[in-house]
Amino acid sequence: MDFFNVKFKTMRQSKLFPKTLREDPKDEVSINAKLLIRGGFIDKLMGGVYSFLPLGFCVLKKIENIIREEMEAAGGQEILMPVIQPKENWLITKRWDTYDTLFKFASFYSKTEFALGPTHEEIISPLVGKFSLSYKNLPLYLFQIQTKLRDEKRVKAGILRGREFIMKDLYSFHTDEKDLDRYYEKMKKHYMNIFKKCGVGDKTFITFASGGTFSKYSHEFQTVTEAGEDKIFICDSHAGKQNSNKGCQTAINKEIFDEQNFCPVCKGKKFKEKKAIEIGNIFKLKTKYSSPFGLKFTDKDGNNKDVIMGCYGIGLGRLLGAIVEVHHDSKGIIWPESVSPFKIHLLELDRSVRDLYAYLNKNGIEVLYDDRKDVTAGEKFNDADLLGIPYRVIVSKKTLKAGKIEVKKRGSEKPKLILKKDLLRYVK
RNA sequence: CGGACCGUGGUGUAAUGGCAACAUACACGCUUCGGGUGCGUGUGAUUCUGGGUUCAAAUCCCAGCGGUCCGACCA
Repeated sequence: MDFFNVKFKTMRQSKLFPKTLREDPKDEVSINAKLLIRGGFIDKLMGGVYSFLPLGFCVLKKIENIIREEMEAAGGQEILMPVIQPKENWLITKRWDTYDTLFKFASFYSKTEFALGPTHEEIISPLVGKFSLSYKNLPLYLFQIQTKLRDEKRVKAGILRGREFIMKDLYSFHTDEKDLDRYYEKMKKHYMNIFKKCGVGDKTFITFASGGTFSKYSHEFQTVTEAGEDKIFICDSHAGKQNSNKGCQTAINKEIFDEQNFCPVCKGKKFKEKKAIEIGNIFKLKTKYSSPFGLKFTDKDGNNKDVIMGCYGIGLGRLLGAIVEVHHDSKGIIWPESVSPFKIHLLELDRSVRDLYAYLNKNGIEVLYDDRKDVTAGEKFNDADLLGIPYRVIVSKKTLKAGKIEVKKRGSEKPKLILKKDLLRYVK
């Protein structure tokens, strides 16, 4: 459904809000927050609550569309549920008093109490249950991309753990556990596709995590980074993988590892310990929420049975932050092309490059055009490094002498001189 | 929720009991023009809030609010 896609976009940097900052903000330690704030991608309103500014919002939308595309490929239908949720629903699942990060508030007028949604099992279960469900309607997959609110006891690490964050949550509804298992495994693949497309595939592991009271394991998607708040153990055993120089790569969360210090897949005992951030998780809910809400379907024989459920979450802001944590250097961000706000950063130095800007526009290339007049070349270079757009393009006296334009890939050392006609092919 | 540290122009810092200073950003002028060019002029702060001590508080004390980090917690 391409009507959700971000339109192809170009921008003159002289008009872009806001300016970059020269200094790191003093109240942030994490790399993601420092770079994103300095670059003007986000602004901090208070601890754990950030605004997305034009560049950051653009990145967020790119990530959102990668996720949306993959969820639609997984059969998901997109919906949007309310943030304000009735207390009653939370009483039904007995989570009103036990969900310890639940924001609660009362209407000033009626004194009625509400929750601000930290998750949506309490809404989607009765929502689906309003319609008479037959086995013919199942499986059913519904997802949303929406703001979640959690009263975190301690926010931390910039946008990696906040009180307000955007999340994709998909809920699946099945006739039986076997079908849930099938979809659960399918979703693992879709999730890894998303993380690969976002440029963190090779740093992201599907980990065995606690399944709580529902199953022995749930699974988390953990991206290895020093900024992570979790510890994972990656299996480095070579059993059954003689031809590989990598270990078996199965990953286990610390809470599981403490009880069971061998690999659940290859039974090996050799591990590397890494810090990681959980960017996604998937759960087999089974009848945990369908049962209290009376969410049933009618089977072939006319019997009413509890619907079997699964849920699957990805934190978008957290994923964005994790991408920055993985892809940066001392000068700034190095966006993977798939999520970069623009493809080309066109710098105007000692002569007009308006023609080239128009040319790129015409060819549908997303370009940030640094047309600022009162900014020196050095500042433009520094800003380009900070903003991290994949290709930096320059036309100047120097390049014109060779009859060429200069292209530099962010993160690579040497600029290249190429002919203008080769530019489109070069950045493809 | 326990502990530690912190709160000064938009941003980053200085002043530790005695005229709130500097850099940057911003405005104007000149200069420079391939890695934050140099210079001048100007705007901009009730020093987080409230109370206390003192002749005098950004500075010391108390309380609150806010921030970061460590720990606990984390469907």
